Amino acid sequence: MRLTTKGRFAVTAMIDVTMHGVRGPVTLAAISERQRISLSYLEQLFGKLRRHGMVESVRGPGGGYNLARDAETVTVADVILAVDEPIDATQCGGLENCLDDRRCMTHELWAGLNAHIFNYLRSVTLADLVRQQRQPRGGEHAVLQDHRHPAGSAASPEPVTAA
Amino acid sequence: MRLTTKGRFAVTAMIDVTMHGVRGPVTLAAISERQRISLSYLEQLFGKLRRHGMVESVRGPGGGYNLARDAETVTVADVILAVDEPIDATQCGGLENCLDDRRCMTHELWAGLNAHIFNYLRSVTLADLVRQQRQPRGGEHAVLQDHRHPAGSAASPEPVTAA
DNA sequence: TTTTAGTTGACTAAATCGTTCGGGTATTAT
DNA sequence: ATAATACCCGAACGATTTAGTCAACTAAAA
Repeated sequence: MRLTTKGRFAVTAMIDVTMHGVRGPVTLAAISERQRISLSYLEQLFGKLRRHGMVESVRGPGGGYNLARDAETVTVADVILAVDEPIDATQCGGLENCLDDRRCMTHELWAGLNAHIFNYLRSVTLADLVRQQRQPRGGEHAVLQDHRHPAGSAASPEPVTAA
Repeated sequence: MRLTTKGRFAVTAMIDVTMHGVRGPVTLAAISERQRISLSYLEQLFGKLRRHGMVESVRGPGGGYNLARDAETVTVADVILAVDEPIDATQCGGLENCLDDRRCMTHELWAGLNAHIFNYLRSVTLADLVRQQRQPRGGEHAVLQDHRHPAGSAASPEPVTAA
């Protein structure tokens, strides 16, 4: 699981499609203007999203993109994996005998972290994000309350936003 | 919060220091050989780790690197932020008037996701990972049992490992 | 049939990743 | 002192990724 700006662009665009797609398809030009993402970059992203079954295209005037599945069933992990096909970070290619005769540390290590992050991203749907988006935003970060987790052991005062 | 292989290398190296640093400093050459990471790349990474107060260096023969803090207090987030200084993905530079007059979607959106991932990575310490590493590895992924979370809503059959 | 809008592919500049090289400087051992 | 060790620094490199551009094409609607 890799987390880059590319996947964020894709999720943002998919949210736009979800929010503005209630009446008919959404054009990439409209997404480009609303979200300030280059039209040609959106073309690349939506090519992958379409090939991965995330969206359907309608050609011709009045055309654009629709969600191929219900927003409740499309997860953030789906979108990210569609545009940001993951490379494994174990540098042993998934083999077991990567370092000497025992398996390398990286193997088990990142498998656990990846699994956690992946499971979280898989638990958040586009519908969740749209709901969150429509809220007139309450206090600080009351977003996605059902996915609470244990607080960090070290209470570091670093800012969380834009990290 | 960006997640690339660079941060993974750094965490792997820090685990190596933690595990092998019980008696004296650990040389980069040893880490390089054990973890199969280029020595010069390690030098770059440890330069940043040192400047961020993660490790202390001892020069000369018998020198190397020691943890600057106790392994119980060094989190994965600390290490990743040290080497992989994050760029904000909001393309508005943290400003509020990024899109038209209302704040752009990306802003609030990724703040929430970032916060969750960041909080998780901040809840895992080097000591946790070393403990996990020393275990003779039980079943599938019984790693880090205290940090359980709700299962994903969509039970997709995709493999989680090496994602 | 002309216009709209998606589809595809090639192509680019910039950044990042991981690496290599070549020099330094501080510390220890001889 | 001198040599060996090991950190320190910076430049450069190829490969990949990022983000964007452009041009030609196809399907559908007006």
